[in-house]
Amino acid sequence: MKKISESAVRRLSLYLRLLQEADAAGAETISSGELAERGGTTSAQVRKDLSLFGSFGKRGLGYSVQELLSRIRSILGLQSRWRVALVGAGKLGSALFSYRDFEARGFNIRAVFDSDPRKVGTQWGGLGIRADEEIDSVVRAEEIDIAIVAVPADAAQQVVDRLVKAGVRGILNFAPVRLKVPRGVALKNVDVTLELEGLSFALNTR
Amino acid sequence: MKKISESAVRRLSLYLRLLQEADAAGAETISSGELAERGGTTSAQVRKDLSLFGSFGKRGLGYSVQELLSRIRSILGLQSRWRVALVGAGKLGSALFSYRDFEARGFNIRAVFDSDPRKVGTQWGGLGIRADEEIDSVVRAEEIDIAIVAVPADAAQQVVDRLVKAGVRGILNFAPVRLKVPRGVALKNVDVTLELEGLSFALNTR
DNA sequence: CGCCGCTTGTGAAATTCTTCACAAGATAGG
DNA sequence: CCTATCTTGTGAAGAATTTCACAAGCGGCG
Ligand SMILES: NC(=O)c1ccc[n+]([C@@H]2O[C@H](COP(=O)([O-])OP(=O)(O)OC[C@H]3O[C@@H](n4cnc5c(N)ncnc54)[C@H](O)[C@@H]3O)[C@@H](O)[C@H]2O)c1
Ligand SMILES: NC(=O)c1ccc[n+]([C@@H]2O[C@H](COP(=O)([O-])OP(=O)(O)OC[C@H]3O[C@@H](n4cnc5c(N)ncnc54)[C@H](O)[C@@H]3O)[C@@H](O)[C@H]2O)c1
Repeated sequence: MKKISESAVRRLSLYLRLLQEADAAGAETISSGELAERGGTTSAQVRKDLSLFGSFGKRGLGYSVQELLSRIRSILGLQSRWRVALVGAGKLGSALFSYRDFEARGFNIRAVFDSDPRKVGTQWGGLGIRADEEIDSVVRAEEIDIAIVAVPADAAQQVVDRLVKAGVRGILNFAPVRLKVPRGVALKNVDVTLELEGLSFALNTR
Repeated sequence: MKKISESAVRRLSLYLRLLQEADAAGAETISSGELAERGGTTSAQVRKDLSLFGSFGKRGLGYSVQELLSRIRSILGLQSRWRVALVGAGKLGSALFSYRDFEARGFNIRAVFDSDPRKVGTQWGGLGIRADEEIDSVVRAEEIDIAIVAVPADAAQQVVDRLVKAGVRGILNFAPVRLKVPRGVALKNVDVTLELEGLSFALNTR
């Protein structure tokens, strides 16, 4: 299969959201031009992105919102739910835990870990916070696929090593460090400071 | 001046962090190869990125950590502090507000806004939460440059319109919507769901 | 049925980004 | 002073991504 660029995947994810909005607004059908307009891109880009995976549209008509929704869900692997663990029950972790969109999008948080003995054992929305040492057993037992890492930077690599050893295959990292993971494990970073610095650069050079 | 790609700016930001780490570890000098290794890129890429802005290295030796630190800070516009406002004092907003790294990196949060009357007036670390309606006056009075938007998706555009009208020139948006801003205003989005879906795609296709 | 207006899917062109590869500067050691 | 060893800075090549542009399919209407 052709290699799919990261930016194409991001755009698919964006189209998915736009389609959900269009669906909620009652649209039956949508054109590449409309998607482009709402997504801040071009119609050619939209068609190219979709054409990487097949021909989903009808010439003259556009795309069926329902069909495209289900196609993109299937492309992104969102037909079934993913089993997710959250590591780090701090300020950011608690915001993420209570963020309902994850569940709505198919990401099911099934375990929370923290190393602070004062936090271990407390209940978070029906889920007990587990100790760090339990990562291996719980991740295996719950068959966790994806872990969200929200621990301090200097603990992140160690946490990730444990997660990987326990079989986690995808990691979303919020700590400002460049983590090492073996090939075969997918890693994404969210680095808010880096985004702010991007703004700083933009403001600085105009 | 040559156009600088967004990815180049992201890498500069990364190099900055790596340099700070190298500096803390006592390094006087660092080569493009070392930076590349730690940053997960190639030495040619590092040199190319830097060469967009000048020649900072010494052949045979590498780069002076101190000098490169200050060069990159200056390139990114981080010599002086930025005046930042946070809009949305919810779960995510409170995590962001208490995140000390921002201050350390030169982003100074000087105002917090929320529309919830129960929150307005309460103190957050010495800063009173202001009502939404005060955005215009406070942003002007405090000469805010950058706003962090952490309100629900359906309120985000309206909030941004107010911010822009009040003179904010950079926006970091956490709400899952594609915002419209006039040209001249820089906008960055942090979309956690989109990152998770990227992981889903990666896990799905291997 | 035939024409018209609209929109897709896609090669090809254009542009942007990354990697290569090497001349040349810098240092150290003899 | 000369040689060996590093490492930069950068054109040029190569790869990837985006944009262009148009043939062809589809539906509606007279
Ligand atoms: N707070 C923010 O808005 C924000 C924004 C961007 C990035 N981050 C990053 O996210 C991470 C968490 O930030 P935070 O503000 O929630 O910090 P925090 O201190 O509030 O929470 C960190 C939590 O991790 C736990 N922890 C520490 N070591 C651990 C380990 N080995 N295993 C499991 N848990 C461990 C701590 O007990 C604590 O509960 C940090 O890396 C931070 O840089 C935070
Ligand atoms: N919680 C998370 O982890 C998380 C993760 C990713 C994205 N987000 C996004 O960040 C945003 C905030 O999320 P949250 O979890 O903090 O929600 P929240 O409901 O806890 O907080 C939202 C806050 O915004 C305030 N608000 C609403 N309308 C406003 C307005 N017009 N002006 C000023 N303030 C207003 C509310 O009073 C509330 O305090 C949402 O768009 C959400 O989708 C949140």
